[in-house]
Amino acid sequence: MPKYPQLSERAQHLLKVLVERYIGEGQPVGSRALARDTGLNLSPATIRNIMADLEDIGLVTSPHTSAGRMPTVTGYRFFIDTLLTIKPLQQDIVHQLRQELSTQEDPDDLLETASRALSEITHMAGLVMLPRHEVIAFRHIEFIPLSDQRLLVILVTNEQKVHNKVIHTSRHFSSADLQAAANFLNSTYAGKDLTTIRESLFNDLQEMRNRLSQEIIDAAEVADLALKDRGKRRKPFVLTGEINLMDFADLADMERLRSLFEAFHQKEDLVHLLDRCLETPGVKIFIGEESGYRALDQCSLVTASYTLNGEAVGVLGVIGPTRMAYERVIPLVDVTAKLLGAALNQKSLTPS
Amino acid sequence: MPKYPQLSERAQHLLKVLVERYIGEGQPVGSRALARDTGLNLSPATIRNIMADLEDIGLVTSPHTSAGRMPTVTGYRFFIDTLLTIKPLQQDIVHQLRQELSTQEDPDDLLETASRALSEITHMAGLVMLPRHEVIAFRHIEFIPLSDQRLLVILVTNEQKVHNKVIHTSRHFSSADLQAAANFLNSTYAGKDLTTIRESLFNDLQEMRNRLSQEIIDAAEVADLALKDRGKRRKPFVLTGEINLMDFADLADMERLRSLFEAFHQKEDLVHLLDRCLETPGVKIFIGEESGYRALDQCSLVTASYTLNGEAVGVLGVIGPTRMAYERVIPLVDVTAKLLGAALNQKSLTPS
DNA sequence: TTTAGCACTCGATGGTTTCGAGTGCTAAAC
DNA sequence: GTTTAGCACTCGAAACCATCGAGTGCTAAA
Repeated sequence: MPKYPQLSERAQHLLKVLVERYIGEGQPVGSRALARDTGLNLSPATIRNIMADLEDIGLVTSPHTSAGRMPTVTGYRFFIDTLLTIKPLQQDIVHQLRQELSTQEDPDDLLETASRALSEITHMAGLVMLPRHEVIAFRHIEFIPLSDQRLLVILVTNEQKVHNKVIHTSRHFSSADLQAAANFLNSTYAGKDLTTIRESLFNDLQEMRNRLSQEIIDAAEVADLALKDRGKRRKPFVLTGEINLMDFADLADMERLRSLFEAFHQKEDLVHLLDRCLETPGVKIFIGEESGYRALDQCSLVTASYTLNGEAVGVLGVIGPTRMAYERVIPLVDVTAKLLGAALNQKSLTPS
Repeated sequence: MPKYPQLSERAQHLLKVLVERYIGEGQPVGSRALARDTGLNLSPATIRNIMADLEDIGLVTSPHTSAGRMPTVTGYRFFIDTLLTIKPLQQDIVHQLRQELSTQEDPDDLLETASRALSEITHMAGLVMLPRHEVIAFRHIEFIPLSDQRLLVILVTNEQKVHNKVIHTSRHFSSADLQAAANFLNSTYAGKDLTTIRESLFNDLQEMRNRLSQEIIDAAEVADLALKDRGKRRKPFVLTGEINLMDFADLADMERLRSLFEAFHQKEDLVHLLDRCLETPGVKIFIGEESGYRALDQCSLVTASYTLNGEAVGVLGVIGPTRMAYERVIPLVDVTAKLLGAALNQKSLTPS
């Protein structure tokens, strides 16, 4: 939490009103308007003095001499950190959210639904990072023979996901072989971590080679093939409602918008950014350049992490113009994260 | 094939040059420029006369009195149907395409790769409709017990896809039960059509009820649950490179672009349009309003269908501004469709 | 410390002018 | 009877200009 310059009550209040009004209207707000809006009975001239101070400190700027003032990034920051009065989320929205999230069967659909809800409610872009499991535990493997030498491998892990892969084997395996191999793997390795399994498979192979039956060695080989490149990147997050961002005058130029969309597609940067939010619990906000990524310069990102079995495994959030209704977005993101966590926990595959 | 008005050789040639130039420059082309560009030794005045004729027929328009001419939709149509000289696709591009498509393991990746290739080569949007199988044949089913009452069903069909689904059962099934059920289903129904299976499951249930063992009835019930809502819509197509469309001055206004992107997201309309292309073999082109969908008014769509085992199962194509380099896009789409078909056929799961 | 007053700034708006590319038409040339 | 030169005309784009008004900073008075 950065230290803020000492500001008089009055100055703070004025800043608050200014930011609120700027967020509402989208245009620099002048001293006259401010004098009217704020309850204090002050003349425009006085306000101008205070504004000049705020500008010196760096909390507001004016686009040119004869325009009103608008918040700078630090202005927004101060506003959000210390002035913002958060509107509680409307109950019917909470209900609807809970409804939508709890009725999703498929966990992938669940994330999609969450993202879509975020974007639809805010009319901005919704973002849900897929759950990240550092330890992926093996649960069950199944081999289904396709044509000769081709094998469908089905791998169930402790994530809520099932992975299929077609692999090519060096020789033909009979159904019985495969069954035996699967049985061996399932009984030996259930619950173990995927990567350690691969390692031990390798080691075991050496010493097993002469002590054990051919089937088991085969199983090991096939499993090794199957587990290989499991690390292949999955889609890292679900992003919905990008198009909504086209409506905001703040982002209305093609250049900017294109590079924003490009950033969305490229993903890496966003993933980095989101990863940083995993550790911190609660809502985290990046305003404009704070994100450190050029493409997001005009945007703010409001995130919260969600938990699975008590551990923060993913992040979700909303991307929109810097000038957004934080007092509504923040509680929404917060609640959505909690509801998503709850829904996930309910769906989580508890050991049989 | 519509009938076109009789046009002199010269007029046709002029139209051709005009369209080519307009596609290249993007600005209405005037008589002077045309007089220079076309080989014929004609004065601007003469050209103007011819242009007036072409305008009467409806092949060109001018945005205002003192601007050059640009092709109308019918102008483009005529150009494409009878004047276009197609540039053969560069060999290295063919090679690269074949390379990329033939090295994809996963069939989903394959489609994605095709779409991406289309969009990257053309700098427009690439589009690949997923293969449509009217008859989905059952190949293999597998049940994996999760927690009590929860069951992972793995269904392999003759598509190149594997479907997983978690289902909740009314009572607990033992592993043996499940194994028996799977065996029964696999041996009884292999190769049959999914929907007919569901029907016969229902019918069989009635008469089996007292004649057969409990397991089989259970199997039928579980299978019924599993097959239920298999009709759930999958993602109908892969679309890549939409962002490229932001670069075209022709589409540069937000309103228009937004509704275009919205159409992409909504999907139904596009699917309809693409479906219409399934029957016709070869390359099919929709220019501007020809598509019948408002959002595509300023765009052209170049499509070709691809085949699997000799049957047209899907459509791919490119979406871009009406003013696109048809002579390059057409062969690209054509070849890509063929290569994708070839790659798919190679990957196709032949019966074991 | 606050405020009234005033000169000043600067974007936005709208009108006017100019420029040039291009047209249509007519009358002459081929 | 085509083709072309010539010419008047149109219309958008760009440049320029004046006006307006919202808003500022500063100074001096309350």
